[in-house]
Amino acid sequence: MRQHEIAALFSQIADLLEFRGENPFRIRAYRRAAQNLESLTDDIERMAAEDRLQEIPGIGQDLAAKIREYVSTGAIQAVERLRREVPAGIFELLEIPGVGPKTAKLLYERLRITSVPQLAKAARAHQLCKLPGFQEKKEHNIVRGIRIIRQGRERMHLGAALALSRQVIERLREAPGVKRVEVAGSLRRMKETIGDLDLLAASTQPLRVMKALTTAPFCAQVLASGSTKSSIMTTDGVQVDVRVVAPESFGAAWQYFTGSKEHNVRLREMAVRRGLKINEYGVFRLATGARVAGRDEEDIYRALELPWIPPEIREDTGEIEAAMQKRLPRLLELGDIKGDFHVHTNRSDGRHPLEEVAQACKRRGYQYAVITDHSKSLKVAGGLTEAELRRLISDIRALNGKLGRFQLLTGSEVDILAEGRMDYPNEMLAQLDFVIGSIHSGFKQSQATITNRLVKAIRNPYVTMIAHPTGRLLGQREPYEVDFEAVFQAARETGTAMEINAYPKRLDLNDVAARKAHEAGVMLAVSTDTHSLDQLTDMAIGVGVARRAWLGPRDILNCLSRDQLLAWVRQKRKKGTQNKF
DNA sequence: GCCGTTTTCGGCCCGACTGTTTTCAGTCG
Repeated sequence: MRQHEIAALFSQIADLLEFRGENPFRIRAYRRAAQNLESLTDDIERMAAEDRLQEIPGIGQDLAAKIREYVSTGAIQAVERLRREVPAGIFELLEIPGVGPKTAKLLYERLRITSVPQLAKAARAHQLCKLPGFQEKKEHNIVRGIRIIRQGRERMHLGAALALSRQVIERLREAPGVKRVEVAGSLRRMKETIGDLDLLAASTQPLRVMKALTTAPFCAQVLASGSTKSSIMTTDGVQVDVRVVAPESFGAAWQYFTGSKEHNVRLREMAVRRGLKINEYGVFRLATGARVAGRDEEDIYRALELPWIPPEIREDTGEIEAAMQKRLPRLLELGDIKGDFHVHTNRSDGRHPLEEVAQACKRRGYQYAVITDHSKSLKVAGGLTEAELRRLISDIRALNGKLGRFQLLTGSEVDILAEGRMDYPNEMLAQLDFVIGSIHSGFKQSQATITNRLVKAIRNPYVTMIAHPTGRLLGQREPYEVDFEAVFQAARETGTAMEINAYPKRLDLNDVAARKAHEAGVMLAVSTDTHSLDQLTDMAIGVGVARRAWLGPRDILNCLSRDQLLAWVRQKRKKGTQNKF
């Protein structure tokens, strides 16, 4: 966890240096280091102790020393020094769209402005117009920028972003001359939250596309509108950026606008070393200007002698090195998924009856689905008594006779109680095909207590999988404190799966933790936690998280056939009941 | 501040839009 603290400090150094107008490459070095620390899966303190910090990309002698300083003293002197030199309120000014370091510095030096309210007041009094390089328009834009941040530009979760993207794409496809419209940016990379929506269109008549966007019913405000690029604010307060290119440049532009920025910078550096230049229009020879690629994304990578890299892992966290060595993993695909482990019905807090749920899962082409209603203690969710659970089991068996090749499996999402005991006795759990262990209470417990609860549940021979292992709800509830190392070790030893919960507000485990779990030898699973049938399609979102975690079909429990799965469950039960762990 | 199939020094990705400018700086992605 400490690497996040250090990453935050490095980002802050970058901001402070930027305000002071320092060498932009030095600033970039801090930002790149911060980003690489965020996605680090090794323990930073151990790396510091073993003198391996410079193995982290972007960490050289100087930054390694700063990390060691933080690990041993809990602070970095350079940060403290910079903070003393820069007024604290400056950071909130930099949050305003259109205000960068130069403007912030000007506002501070000429008008002593160090906060958003002060800036708003100065704008109302038309004091900004008196500044060099300022006129009415720029003052107006700052007022608009302040309004935007006051409305709170929250990041959307993936589900909302996908829904909005479908709406915008449909609108753009109606424009005359449009050949193709695709999602780019962080949504294509399936990041768990999305700031702005980025879309790319191929068209011979770009202005028609821009017009379709700026006159759409969901467009509340046009932020910028040029001949190939426009930005709007939707009625829901989401910024949508659309870029239009000619069809022969589509691949290059798609690659470029998918990012990540760090990934692209690396590719462009590689290109320059080969005497090539990459931009959104194609790949060009530096010497002659001749174009060597551009129409398809694959061609951009081929020009650098790389295989195509899947968007979800384009984060400069090792994918370029893996591609050069031809050892990119074959990533999980939706079609690899043979069943869903986490599905509720109206017997507890789901919306639909058992039979409808079964039919909906069957229609998705699965081999199986596990019905996992809540256990008795979770009263708010209508948790099942043991009698009710036994009835559900017999109803499932009866229904299976009518379902053909697709079969339901019996299961339960069983609460892990405050002291780590399961909410049903083992005799009850033994009747089920598949048991989920979940924490739904005591979120504020200490890390040691929560970790003990989880490890105790994992060591129960009947618990097949731990659901949403950190309990977070994006934008609503912080994850509870978990010692991943201890939990993953127990999971590996016992053969217990960790869930990647595909509900867009959960995505729990997240990409970084799931990658860490896999590296620790843990089996993962992707399941939807469906409470309403439309949520079954969230599986695609969970698959996106698994792909971001570099996982392939062999790493995911629900890529097993039904028989293989049941054998896997039996193996843990056998080992556990013989006290092998 | 990092980094090396040009290099241990001198590079470091590239372009669109805006506003205020008659040629460009600032911001953004």
